[in-house]
Amino acid sequence: MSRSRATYHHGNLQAALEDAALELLTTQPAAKISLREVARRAGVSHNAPYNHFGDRAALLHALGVRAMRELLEAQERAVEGESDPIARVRALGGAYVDYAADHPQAFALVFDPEYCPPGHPDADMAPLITRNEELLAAEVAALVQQPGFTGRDPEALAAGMWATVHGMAVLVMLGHLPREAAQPALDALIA
Amino acid sequence: MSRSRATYHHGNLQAALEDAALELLTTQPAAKISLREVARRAGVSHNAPYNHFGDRAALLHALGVRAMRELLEAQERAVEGESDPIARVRALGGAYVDYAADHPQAFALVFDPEYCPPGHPDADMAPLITRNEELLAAEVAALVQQPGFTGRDPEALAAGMWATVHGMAVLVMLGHLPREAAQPALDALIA
DNA sequence: TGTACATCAGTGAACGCGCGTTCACTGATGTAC
DNA sequence: TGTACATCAGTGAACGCGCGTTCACTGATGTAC
Repeated sequence: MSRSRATYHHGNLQAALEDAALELLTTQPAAKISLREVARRAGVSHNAPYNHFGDRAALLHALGVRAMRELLEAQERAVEGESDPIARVRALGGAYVDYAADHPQAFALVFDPEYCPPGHPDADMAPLITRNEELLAAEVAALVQQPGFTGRDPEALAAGMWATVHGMAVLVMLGHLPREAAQPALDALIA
Repeated sequence: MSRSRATYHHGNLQAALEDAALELLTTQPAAKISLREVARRAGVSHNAPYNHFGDRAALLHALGVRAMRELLEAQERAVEGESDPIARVRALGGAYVDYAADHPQAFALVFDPEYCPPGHPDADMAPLITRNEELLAAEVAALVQQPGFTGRDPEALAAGMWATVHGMAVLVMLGHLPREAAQPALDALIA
């Protein structure tokens, strides 16, 4: 299938547009991404995207869902490799921070209320959020059985862990914290 | 001094512009604030701001510096009221989270690399950052003398504390974490 | 104390820009018979 | 197997928009003499 400008029925323009936008997202924040530039990157006229996305916000929301899925799956993969509860929690946090460090703008998009409003997740986003909450809750439930962690409120601890890891992710992403400093900082905290 | 549109020599237009922008910042993120709207709010023509700020970015940067100063001073005030090292650290974190909850867009501006680039703080911003780092370092230095905290690496612990508190601030600001959940979460973490 | 004049701090008009979106269109595809 | 036709997925032209910024200007202020 040709990618020439005159080609009708691109075949997979929806995915191609998301790919192009994701590539732009490595350079610029979501707010600066224009539909026209995305279309240009995909080699398509500036209003072809309207056949696949209602408007600019819909494209960026779809991108946010995709990023959230990647973030979640990275955490799931990281946890799989470990059996010790403390090691699993460390791996979970490490994957979260790594994702933010490797895909800063994609990570930011997931938490951008303009495109991924919290409190009103749609049918695509909601199950991902639930899965992530359950993943964290399960790991913390195992953690509080460990010596040194017994008796802590699992819910409060889960919130604390999330905040810590999220804070590290944001600070690393913005360049305020060296990436290598994240793991020692987490260890010092839950020593 | 009249505030009518025809008034020359406003008297304190620089401060008035910052005030107007700060008010807009309660409603919208920094990226959406336009120089023209700020000027309108200040009751002045759309290019009067150029007499006081080089361009739009300079105004927003000045706003960021102002917000950083408020954030720092809120922490300093909070710590003053406590003597127990653990209570001081809790107060420090509480003030940080409260500032973000009360002034979400101003808080976000302080960490917006578009207007307040990290790594290259200017002469106004740099001393505030230094003061904040010293404040945190001093409190952590006292904390690691306390039973249960001895032997921890102060630098790593300071980074961990900052990340935790920053994460809470961001999550509360975005509505992902109820404000009341922040303090219990911090307590569960450093129990 | 007046006066000439430089400077400061405003003004409105105008510019070009890229954007999101709408419109009427057309070529390609798939399906019913 | 052909054919008629609905639908799908593109096209280029055009729109209005608010914006940042520049320009030439003018009234108010402060200062040297």
